[in-house]
Amino acid sequence: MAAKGDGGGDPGRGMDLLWGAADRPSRGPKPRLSIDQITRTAVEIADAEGLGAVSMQRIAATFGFTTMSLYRYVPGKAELVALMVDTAIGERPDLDAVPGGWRDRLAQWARQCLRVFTRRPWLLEATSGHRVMGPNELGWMDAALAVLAEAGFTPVEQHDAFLLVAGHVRSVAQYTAGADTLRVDEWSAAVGERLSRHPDRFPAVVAAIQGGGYAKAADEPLEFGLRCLLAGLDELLA
Amino acid sequence: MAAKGDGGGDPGRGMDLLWGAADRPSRGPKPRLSIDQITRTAVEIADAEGLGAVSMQRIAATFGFTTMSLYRYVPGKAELVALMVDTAIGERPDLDAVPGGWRDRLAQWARQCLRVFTRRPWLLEATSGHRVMGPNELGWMDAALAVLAEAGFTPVEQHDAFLLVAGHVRSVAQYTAGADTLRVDEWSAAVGERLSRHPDRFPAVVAAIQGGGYAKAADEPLEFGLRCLLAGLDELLA
DNA sequence: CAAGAACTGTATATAACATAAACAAAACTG
DNA sequence: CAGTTTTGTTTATGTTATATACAGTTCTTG
Repeated sequence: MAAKGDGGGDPGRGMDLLWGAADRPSRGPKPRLSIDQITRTAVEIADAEGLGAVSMQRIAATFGFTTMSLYRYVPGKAELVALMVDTAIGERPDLDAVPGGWRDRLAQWARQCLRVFTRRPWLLEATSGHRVMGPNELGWMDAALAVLAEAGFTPVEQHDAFLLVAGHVRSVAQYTAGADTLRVDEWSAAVGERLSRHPDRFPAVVAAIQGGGYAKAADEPLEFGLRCLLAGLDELLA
Repeated sequence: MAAKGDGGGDPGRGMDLLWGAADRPSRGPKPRLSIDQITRTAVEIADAEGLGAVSMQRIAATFGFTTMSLYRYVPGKAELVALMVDTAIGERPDLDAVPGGWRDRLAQWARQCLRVFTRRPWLLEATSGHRVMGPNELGWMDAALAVLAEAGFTPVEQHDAFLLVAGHVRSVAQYTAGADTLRVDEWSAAVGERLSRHPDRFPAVVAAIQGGGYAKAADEPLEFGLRCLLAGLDELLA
């Protein structure tokens, strides 16, 4: 068992860290590092160079420590990434001050959530797959569920609606994150070349591209989706 | 430049493979393998044991070949994964026979797409991040865009709506895929334990759980989202 | 206050990974 | 038939995560 992503393992360990149930032992030498420090450094590396640049060696080297020293603070890399995620997501948003009804509050939630993902594109990679939710992430969820509950949705509906909105935000974030790396123009050109060789195989795509369906402002897709979602949710409420 | 995920590189190489522009040379010995064979085997491994089990060594060993032999057929692992994705996604769905209007056709698209992701959860991992779309994937997109175009949406709206629906499918797939691995009950229990220690910090989550917001059938979230989305889109059309 | 237990950080080692480079055999082409 | 091209192998490199054993440090306990 080495290298990456095995998946099997005690989920409790990571959660203890995430939820801060660590009681400092009083025997040995004073630790010269801390989970917080390590996590913050890892986040900085990810911010600057992406999640791929985050390795145990790299983090340790930043402190001038050996790689293995980190394992005194973190059971493994998966747990560290979980910590990074919860740290990077940050405090839950405060939606109480948002003027308007529940629709405006939920839209605001989505916008702020998108901003988090946009600022740190590596969060998309880091949060794909099933994970243990940290307190911050659960806080974000709580904020959204509170809005939905107040609006009058049933618990099941609250959950479904949350999944819907959060999924949309992720989706937009993924779309726009890629648009930074690979210009949409390049993509259109590259695909367009192949497309022109198979003219009748993807007629709708060709038509949409020629109709200008791929040039738009950054947060246009987010707002479009929100309009649809909120309208649909509203209708369901009545 | 070694190990995983560097990201930089000529996107053209992979696309040549994806879009099947390979002309067989007639000089050397007959190749005893083929891209198709390699891709299919890789998909089988991923189907059986997940994407993490797919390594060049593993694939080569299946044929009784050396690891490096694969590099005569594929420029690198990233390109192979791209091939796997397009193979695994499969042929575009035929929506012409779907009775009803554009809403029913789009819903059918979403259901079939979800089935693909459900059957092969590793597709979620493999398709996160920005990629070059293969012909099959573009076919799926074309199918959806065609429905939206026929319904009367503008090219920009077509694209936004596609992103919205596809994102929802992904979101649901991710949710249910995790539910297989980690039972929802376990999750509720694990989180619930922590939750009970912070009773007033996540009131909405607690209320939703106690209201039964987390016990539901597998494709319930998909249908819920579709109802909202389609209603919203319909409203926008008018 | 001394002995020992517990903890920290290190050194060393392992296994898995992707992939580069050089080479031998094979097959077609002139 | 000689030469060129291509295949598959061999060998080697660099990067991962992480297990294990150890040396030094600090508190607790007799």
